[in-house]
Formats: sequence, C-alpha cells, structure tokens
Amino acid sequence: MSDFKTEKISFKDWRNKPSNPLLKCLSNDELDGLRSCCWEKKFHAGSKIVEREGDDDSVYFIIEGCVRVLNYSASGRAITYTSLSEGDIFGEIAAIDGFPRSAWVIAISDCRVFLVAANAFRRLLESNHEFALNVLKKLSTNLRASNERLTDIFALGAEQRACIELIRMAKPDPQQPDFYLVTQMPTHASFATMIGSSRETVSRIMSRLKSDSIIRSTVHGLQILDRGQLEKRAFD
Amino acid sequence: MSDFKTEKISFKDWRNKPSNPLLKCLSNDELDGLRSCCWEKKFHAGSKIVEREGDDDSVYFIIEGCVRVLNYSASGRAITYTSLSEGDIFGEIAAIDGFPRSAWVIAISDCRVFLVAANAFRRLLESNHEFALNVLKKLSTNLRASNERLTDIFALGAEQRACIELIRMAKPDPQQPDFYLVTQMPTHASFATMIGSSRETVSRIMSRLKSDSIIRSTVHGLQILDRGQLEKRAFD
DNA sequence: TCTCAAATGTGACGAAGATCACATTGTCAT
DNA sequence: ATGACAATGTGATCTTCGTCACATTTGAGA
Repeated sequence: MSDFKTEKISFKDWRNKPSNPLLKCLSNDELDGLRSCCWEKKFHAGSKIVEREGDDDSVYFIIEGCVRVLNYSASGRAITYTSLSEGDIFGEIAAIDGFPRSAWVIAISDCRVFLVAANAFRRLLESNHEFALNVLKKLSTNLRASNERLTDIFALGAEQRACIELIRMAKPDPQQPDFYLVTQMPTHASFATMIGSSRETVSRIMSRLKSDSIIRSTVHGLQILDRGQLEKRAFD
Repeated sequence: MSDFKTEKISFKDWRNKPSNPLLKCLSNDELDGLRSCCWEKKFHAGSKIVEREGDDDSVYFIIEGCVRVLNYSASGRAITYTSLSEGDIFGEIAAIDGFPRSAWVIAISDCRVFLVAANAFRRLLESNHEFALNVLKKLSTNLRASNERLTDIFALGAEQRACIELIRMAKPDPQQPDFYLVTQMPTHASFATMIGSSRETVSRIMSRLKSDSIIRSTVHGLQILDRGQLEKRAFD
C-alpha cells in the first residue's frame, strides 16, 4: 500500500477548498473554535472508520480519499448506501440525534479526515444559521436519494439498476469528448452491493453490455460507447 | 363520506398539543408571525395533497387525519414511503432545498392541515435554533428509517418484512393487556405497497399467519395472538 | 518471469415471488 | 333483501435472480 501524501493543510485552506461547500459559511472565529475540538486522522484502504452501533459520535470531514457507507444483513450480505470522497462529510446523523451509528464506514482508498466532536458540531449548528441550512440541505439530498433508490429496487430489474448506476458514475471523457468514462470502476462484487444484486449477476450484465458494444474496458476505466443505448436499457 | 368534525383550533392550542413536539419551541411572537403566512386546508379521504414534481413548496402540518407518502414506478406500482398522522409534518424537503416534490401525498382519511409557506418555514429555521435542530432530528430519523428499509428489502423475504411491519404497527390492546392490536389495518393492496410486495403475496402471508394462530381479525382491528412467534418469523 | 490470490466468466439449478385468472366474501347504499 | 363494487383467497404459471460449482483471467509482488 502506498504511503500517504500528507500535504499539510491549514484550517483556512480547508474551509476555502472549492470541494467543500458546507464550510464556506464559517467565520474565522468559528474556524478557530473548531481547532480545539478537531483532530486529523488517517485510515488505510480497507480499514474500518465507523462501526454500526458504535457510540463514538464525531462528525467526519473527508480531506482526502474515498470511503463507502454500508451495512451488513444478518446473512452477511453487504448493502452500500453511498460512496463519499473529498469534501463530503459523514457521521452527522449520530451527532445530531445522539443515537448509535446506523451504518459502517470503510476506507476505500487511503484517507485523511478531520474529526469534529459532536457537541462542537451542534454548537456550530446553533450559532450559524447558514451552516445549519447547509446541513439541512445535505440531509434532504440524502433522503431524496435514499427514497429514489427504494423506488428503483421495487420497480426495476437488476440490469436497469446497473445501467442507472453506470450513468450516475460516468463523467465525460476528457480525451474523447463523445464518450463517457467511469474512472474508478469498483469490482463486480462491490458494484453488486451498490445496486443490490449478486456478483454473478453483475458479471453477466457487464458481459452483455460489452458484447452489445455499449461499454468497453480501457486502461482509464470503463468507457461508455453508446450512452443512448445505456439510457434505453436503464429507463426502458 | 362523513363530514369533517372541524373543532376550531387556536394557534397556541396547536403549538401546545402533546402530539406536536416540533412546535413546542416556538415563541408567541413566532407563532403570531406564522399566522399571516399559514392557511388551513381540508382534504377528503383519497384526495391528492401533494403531487410529485409539483412546484408548490409549502410545508404541511397535520392537524387531524392520516396521509400516505408514496411514489409510483413507471410500471404503475405504488411504493409507500411512510404513513403520517396528527402532529406529523410533510413537504419540508422541498421547502428546504427548493427542488420539486419527490413524492405524492394522499389523504387516507379526511384531513385538516396547516400549510406554511416555504420562506416562512425557512425564516423560522434561521431564527430559532431549537426549531432547526428539531427539523434536523426529524430528517435524521427519516433517513435512518429509509436506510433501514433498504437493508430489509435486500436481506429479508416478503413474510419477514410483513411481520416486521405488523410489529411496527401494533399497539398494546387496551382491553386485553396480553395482546397487541393493529387498529386501522390497511387493505392487503395498501399493505403490499408498504412492504414492497404484491397484493396476492400479502394475502397468502396473512392466511398463513391466521391458520398458525399468530394473528386474528376482530372488529377492533388485527389482533396479535402470539407476539413471540411473530417476532420469530420477523427476525428468524 | 513466476506465483498466487483476487477478480471474473459461465453453466446448472432452485426458490421466491410476480402475474394472471377466477372464485368467494364483505360491505354499503338503496 | 339485493345489487354492485371492493376486498380477499387461491391455484397455475413464468421470470428473475440468488446460489453453487468450477474454469479462466488478471494483476501485483517476489
């Protein structure tokens, strides 16, 4: 595993990062206040950051790296709720309502995070309306996504869900402007936990999409050759 | 359809209702401020209150009655997110993030609601920390529930989900303290949309539970004869 | 380059449950 | 009571996918 590239970051730089919309509204004073109840922590790829039912209640700000929020069913199957990266936060729910963690968080890549103590986070919510509104918006977004997903699972088949997820993950290819690209395509097994399916089913779906020339594997990631067709399969 | 029993309610009575935890923290002034941007509306059982993609953005406070928040898939199948009644609110997400409605809301029984304009609601969020925190807690609760449900669907079979839902809906029977009771048991078709299954499957599950003497239909609703067995079936 | 573990491909099989098609039973207004 | 319509019960299929089993490929170290 490669070592961390730990470029030191100042609190002000942190706040002003464009990838960090939540913190923009903090004043210098508020930022200083955070300093005393905020630690930096590092996690290696694959390590556990938050444990379900755990009673640690800090809020995590991702400075660098990528994590996955998920749960395990009694039978051991994993269900991924969401993947997060630089600028995202997690753990805010337990900090807000004080109940134990509702999910696991696992580092996908090496990570650097800032931990903010729950009561410091709540103090911020109370003192800064704009910050509170930002958090409210974030929760709203998450809730919309979660409900949307619920509908998809009831209504759609595995292939449709896979196509939708691919479309979600794809960004325009910087090299070839006509194509879309999924950099960082996860393994079939991980992808399966994201769409609520099995490894084998994902494998079969991908094979089909490849043989139909809708997608293709390249060194840069998964290339989408025919977005129209992909959308057609996604939305029928 | 029976007419409404429209006992007039004052704003202060409204705030002080025990079923209304969200509003407790409002001052008299804030309450007065609401008066000018708040209407009462009535809806008959079965009528549509909120329409998905609609751009009305008020927040609804249920004074009386019972509603269902749901969505329809492209194929026309309904998926119920939650049922709400007196003291609950809905529509807060669109008011917070300004995007179109993400779900439909249908009146199950005759309803009386207070509508609060989105910007009045947002003003309240900004001026009253406690209120904002209450709303944050509510969203957190909803998010936990939604994710929990997602896990259940992947991990559990239809019968288990049905049993879990029954347990959730059951309250101790005031008459016979040993038993639990589901007053207001919905139709099998509705229940199916709540657990993500089909009407026929629900019918078969209920038949099985009845023939195994775990539940029984009475005039007061669905009686749970053997909660232990029901839990066993729910959680294996 | 070799090696080994992880990731992927693929056939066969079975179980769960959706769907279709009716029969039956409630329930409510006249 | 008597329709009429909604709700429920139940059998017979048919599809989708999960699961098992094993082959094949890939990729990262040594």
